[in-house]
Amino acid sequence: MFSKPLVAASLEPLMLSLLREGDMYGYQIIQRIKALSDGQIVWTASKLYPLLHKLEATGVVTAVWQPSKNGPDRKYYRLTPKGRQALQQHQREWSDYHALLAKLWGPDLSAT
Amino acid sequence: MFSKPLVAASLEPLMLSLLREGDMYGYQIIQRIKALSDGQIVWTASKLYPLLHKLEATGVVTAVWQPSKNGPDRKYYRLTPKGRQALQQHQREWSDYHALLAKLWGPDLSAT
DNA sequence: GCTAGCTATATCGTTATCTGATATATCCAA
DNA sequence: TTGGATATATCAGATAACGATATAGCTAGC
Repeated sequence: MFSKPLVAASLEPLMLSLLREGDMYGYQIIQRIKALSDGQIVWTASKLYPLLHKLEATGVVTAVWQPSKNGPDRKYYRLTPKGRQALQQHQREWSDYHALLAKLWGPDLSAT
Repeated sequence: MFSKPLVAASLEPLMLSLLREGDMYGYQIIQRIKALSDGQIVWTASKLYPLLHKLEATGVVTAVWQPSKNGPDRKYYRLTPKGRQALQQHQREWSDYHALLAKLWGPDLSAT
């Protein structure tokens, strides 16, 4: 289990990287991140949807409703070009932060 | 400049790693992290002291007042054994998170 | 045709967190 | 004696986080 601040810091970048795999709807995203992290990362709806709405409002993703045969309609989210840029910026930021920690913590950090 | 959530997530681990260098007082810590990060990380007093107090309350650091010849007294903080453990745990958590991102983002992440 | 459970999105209201502004005080130089 | 650097500390308004709750479609079993 990751600490609360780390989970908060990782929410948006992880979300964007998931959407790079292709269009996804909220419920699916929750299952996907759980599977990818072997159950280590568990997102809840109240954490997910506000972020998706914000990303949509800022033009980082677009959303389209699609009917489903086995349940309620689904809202599919798609990364926009701006979203890809945002992801790259998150990745750059992450790299920079990692470099800083490596500087402070020594080379053993890279040995992951 | 790091994003707000990332700054929040990094505050405690960075603080502990700074204190591993030796005893430090608050004002000094602010200068030190700024210098180490080449001005990228700028902590404020209102961010710093609440955390230091919390770390002291949980036994992660101890504090002693020391007189100063060129200004007000200084409160020096020292990492306890429990603090070193906490730092190691942060480092482990960081490694795990880094591994997860590497899995999602590809090998280019390690090339920092 | 009822109900239980899964699927699916969404928001509310309380709690927690964050941080700019402010307070207090010492020292030194102009 | 005024201003700036040093030094710690807290408050109060703003922001963010999230468990609980609402709504609703679909399917299976009875």
